[in-house]
Amino acid sequence: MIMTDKIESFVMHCGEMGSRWGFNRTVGQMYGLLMISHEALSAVQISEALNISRGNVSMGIKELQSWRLVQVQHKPKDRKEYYSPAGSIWEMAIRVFEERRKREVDPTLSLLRDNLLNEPANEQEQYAQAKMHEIHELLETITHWAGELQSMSPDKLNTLMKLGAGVSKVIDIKDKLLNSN
Amino acid sequence: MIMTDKIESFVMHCGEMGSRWGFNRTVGQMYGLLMISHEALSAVQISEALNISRGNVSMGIKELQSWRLVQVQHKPKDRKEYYSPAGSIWEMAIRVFEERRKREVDPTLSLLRDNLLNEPANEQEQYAQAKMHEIHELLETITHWAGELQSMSPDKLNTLMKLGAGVSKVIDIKDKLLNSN
DNA sequence: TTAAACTTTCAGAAAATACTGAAAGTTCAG
DNA sequence: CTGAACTTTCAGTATTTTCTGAAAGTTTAA
Repeated sequence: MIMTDKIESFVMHCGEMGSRWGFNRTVGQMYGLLMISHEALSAVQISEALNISRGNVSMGIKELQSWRLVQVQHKPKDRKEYYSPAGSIWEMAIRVFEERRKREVDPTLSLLRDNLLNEPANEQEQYAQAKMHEIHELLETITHWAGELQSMSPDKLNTLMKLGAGVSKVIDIKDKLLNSN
Repeated sequence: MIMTDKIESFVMHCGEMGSRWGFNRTVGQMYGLLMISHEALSAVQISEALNISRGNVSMGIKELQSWRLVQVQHKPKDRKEYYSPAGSIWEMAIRVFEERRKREVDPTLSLLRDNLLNEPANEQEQYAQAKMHEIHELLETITHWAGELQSMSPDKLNTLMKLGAGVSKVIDIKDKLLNSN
């Protein structure tokens, strides 16, 4: 695994962005490397390409697996595990999105739900709960919507995204049709 | 600023989630506190409520300002600055979304654009560039779409989100209307 | 001006996070 | 079984990030 400059720049960039994307530097690098590698890579190949310890690769793979972003393969006559990205670029994006929702939104929704069960005890809590209610509602709407989008076929989703703000007009038309009946 | 249990649990939760949302623990706590406070709070009030140093509050406010999430107010006969959340819950969500895009996606788009300018030098780079191209296309589409959604009125957006997977049908109808002409 | 009442900055300390490498665990061919 | 070829784990260390508090900067009332 010798990396050309262009490939290295991409991999290192993924490393720098890693923590912003929800994992750490080396996990980011590992993911970047796997994405642009034609062949599946063994743990040792990864550790050599990125100059990190074998143990670190093992932990990184585990992390990427928890995000459902890597696949394990085996080659005949070879006991090593070979790793490659799981699914198309599109699927990977959806997975990152979904996993982040699980980690970033779901816990908050659950806390808010619990908190909203109790009656506010005073004016201060009254206001706080009203706000929490607003936040809860927003997160629920977005979560629900995200779920529905994910359930659409990539094809339909693409049409929708390409349509962009045009949806707005389409919805207007629908409203008119409905109202005229 | 004495916090009741419920309020404290919310604020502490925001702290724990802070780093997942793109800032750090105390910034998360500060933001949580501001969101559910009826009154704008001074830096000292914040530092006392959260048990953090005055200097830390100053840095945290700066950070929140870079996200366009807080507003500064002044009270008559008082030289202190008072802080409160900027805009509605809805607007805040949009801002977080937008700022994260700037920090998490834009730099990658720009790196990919640069990288794609050069011709691949060998088979390995050929494959890598093809993948980078796919990633670039996806990120562009999503970025563009996000921009269009943001430009819609909250009202329209809400309709769209509530419509959920139903959009799919509406688009089908549009297609039929167009094709029948 | 001056000085009181603020806010910001930043060097050093503390805390959190990530990494290494050796040891322990697992798997399987012979 | 056994041991070679792997993978995983984790205690200790290195690195990064965050926090403190004192000093410097800013603003304004008098």
